[in-house]
Amino acid sequence: MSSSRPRRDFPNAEHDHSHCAAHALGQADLICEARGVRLTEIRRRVLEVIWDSHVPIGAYDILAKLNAGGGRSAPMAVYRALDFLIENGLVHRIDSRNAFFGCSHPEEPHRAQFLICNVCSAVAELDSEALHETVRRTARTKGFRVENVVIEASGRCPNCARKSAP
Amino acid sequence: MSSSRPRRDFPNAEHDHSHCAAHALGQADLICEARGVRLTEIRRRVLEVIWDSHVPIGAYDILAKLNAGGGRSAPMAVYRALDFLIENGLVHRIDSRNAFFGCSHPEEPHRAQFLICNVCSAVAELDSEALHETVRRTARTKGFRVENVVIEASGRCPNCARKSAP
DNA sequence: TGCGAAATGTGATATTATAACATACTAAGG
DNA sequence: CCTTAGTATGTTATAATATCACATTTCGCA
Repeated sequence: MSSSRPRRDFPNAEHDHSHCAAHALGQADLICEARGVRLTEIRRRVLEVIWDSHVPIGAYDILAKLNAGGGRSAPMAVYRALDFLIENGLVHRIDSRNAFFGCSHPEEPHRAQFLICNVCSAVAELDSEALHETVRRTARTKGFRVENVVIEASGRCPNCARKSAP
Repeated sequence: MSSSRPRRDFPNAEHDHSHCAAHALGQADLICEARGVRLTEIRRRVLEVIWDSHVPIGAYDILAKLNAGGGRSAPMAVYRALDFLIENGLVHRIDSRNAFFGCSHPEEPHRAQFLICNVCSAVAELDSEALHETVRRTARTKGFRVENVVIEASGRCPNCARKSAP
């Protein structure tokens, strides 16, 4: 009832992002291998595009990036890849933005909450079981049986908060 | 740091819904009057349609109901009315469903969280400042300054939970 | 009454997502 | 190897959600 277990903070501007992306792709390979599911070409490319940054990206922006090199994929291809990636915990959907971004610790299933910067759009993922449990418990007092919880906070990330009114 | 202040629970099937709706409309009149804003014809009709039930309704479904009697309104009219109603706290938007529903206690501004039944779609509004504060505080530990919080839990409402696996 | 702001009308279009059906690929058993 | 059943992808169309831009009307008030 107390463990707030953050796994990834807001990255600073100078971090080596290619490392994040490479690591995520490597993890995805391992996870899919372990689970006996296939990280096919298009699924992998969608995941790569998503990991181009720490900013959530819309399905049609993913599509545009896929097709930037002359590709001819259709929206369905992207949505199907996203379905797969989400189902396997490799990607999260941000409901309040209709956008997608890469899960930073997909190796185990988890309840995630999101912090979304209104200035730079960066997202950090919390993983507070306590928070989740608090919602569940509060709901329970109304006789409501929780199956899924969406928690998305928007505001200023540390980097952007520093630059504006402190 | 402890007050969970629920204002409306899940209504049971037999409740006199015309009362809910009438009360909400009356409240809306009073609130707009007090604030010096205008609850115009179309805004009022949109609010009425929303209060036809305790189930969140999509913008185009609102439009269809408005036009059911031979009306000729366009989507913009509905979205503009919704903007007004949301801005004035009379209606909430459920991000995870792209749908709207009537606020049950609009007389004062508040942070709301939602419980959404996956079976019957009924929504109950929590108003737990504690929950909101927990999110804010947790975010703060990451240096994140919260401006807005979305909390939407889906699951089984008491009525539907009773009918299925107990 | 007439002015300026607010509200609404109108038509086009942007954005997000899914349906339906055809084709191609893959893995596993015979 | 070959078939085959299931999985994945291609393709076209369309549904569902939301906004832009500009014209017109209405309202409160000087």
